[in-house]
Amino acid sequence: MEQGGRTRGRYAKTAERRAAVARAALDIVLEKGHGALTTAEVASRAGMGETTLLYHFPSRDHVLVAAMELSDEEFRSQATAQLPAGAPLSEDWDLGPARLALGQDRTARLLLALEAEAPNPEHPAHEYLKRRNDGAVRALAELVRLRQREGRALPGLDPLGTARQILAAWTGLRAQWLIDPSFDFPQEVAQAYRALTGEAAMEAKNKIQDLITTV
Amino acid sequence: MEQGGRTRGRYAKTAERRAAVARAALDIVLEKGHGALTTAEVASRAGMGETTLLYHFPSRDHVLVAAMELSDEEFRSQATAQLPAGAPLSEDWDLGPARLALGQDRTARLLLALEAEAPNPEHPAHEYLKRRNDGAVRALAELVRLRQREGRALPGLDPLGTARQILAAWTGLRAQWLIDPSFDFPQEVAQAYRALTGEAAMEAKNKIQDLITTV
DNA sequence: GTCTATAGAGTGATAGAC
DNA sequence: GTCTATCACTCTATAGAC
Repeated sequence: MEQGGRTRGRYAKTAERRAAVARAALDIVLEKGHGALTTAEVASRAGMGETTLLYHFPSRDHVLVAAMELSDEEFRSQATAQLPAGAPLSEDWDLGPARLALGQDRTARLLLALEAEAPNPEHPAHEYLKRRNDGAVRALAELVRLRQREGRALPGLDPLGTARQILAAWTGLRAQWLIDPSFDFPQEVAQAYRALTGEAAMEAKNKIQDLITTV
Repeated sequence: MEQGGRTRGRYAKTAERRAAVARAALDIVLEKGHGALTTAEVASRAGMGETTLLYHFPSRDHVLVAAMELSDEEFRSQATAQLPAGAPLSEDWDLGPARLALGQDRTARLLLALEAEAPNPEHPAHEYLKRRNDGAVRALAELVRLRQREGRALPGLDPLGTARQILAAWTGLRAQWLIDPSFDFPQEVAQAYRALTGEAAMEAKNKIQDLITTV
């Protein structure tokens, strides 16, 4: 991170090493879950000694964050590949990622574990998740503003607050579902999204306006 | 647990020991956070050897769950003491606990950590949090039904689903707030609650009905 | 059934030599 | 950049006393 930019190529090995570690770590997480990840196995899979790994990543938690970052990148490329290129905020946006996320409970659990440690500012997950949440909230707020312009979301809503609430419902429902999958997760997320944006109220309002203009 | 009920009083010591451990564990959590809790320190504070502790609680995680359970009990007695006795689902219910919870970030973090491990059915937090979520959802669903009867929540809502969404928004917003306290947590929770129950829509609907009857 | 002592494996993390 | 100790902590025995 800090030394990535100087004399271009001299310290290229470090970048390679870090990438190899992230790759190996994510593989282990996907195979056995983050709880079963040991620094020893990551090191051996990435072709280095354990202490060498600890030189590049000061702790096991740093390795887990690197794995999560790699997972995010892969998820993004999958998701954008699946959606029409120019329309990241299309109709399918609401449900698409929710369905996609269903198959990935290993990474979902890793994310949950990082969220649990992120309140500690010393922890490597802190800055990472701050950025991550911030980005998600920003994107969702933009979506809310779009829906407001379309007349499908209540105009009085604070886009940022609503975005926070949508993200919260999403992650909270996922946490509940991981503990007890006794309900339809994507359907419940979609429901919460509709309620939080006031979509039903706007539909009613539009109907009333239609009625009035016909009178 | 299994042998707690037979011959009444002969094995009373076990209950005492377990209570002492829970007390010591919760104290440590409140003082230094759950990450700093070691079985050795819990044992010494509870006045027993480490292996004795491990006889009553098979693992560190079991101790943490016991601490969380004790915290829940204390929270409940505080909350019910603060609210009017006969009205657990009163007006203040919405905001009261949210404000109360603000000061307790140590236990909030412990809860978050347990939620992260609870997806694993082998983990002691699994059954505990299943019960806990179930109870919270049930209570919230009852509140939603009450508000529906009062005409303050949309009658078409599924009370159980709405309850899940409210709980999700609550825990999700708390997780966001713990990472980055850049917004008003209780206010955002109240906002989400109003939106998810459709309170604004019902207020509008009642106004319209008043208008119609006056015409 | 309850409690303690001891020993050791497995893991994460640190300091210091090469 | 790499590796060799070395340490702290959790957890699993085992063996036995009250």
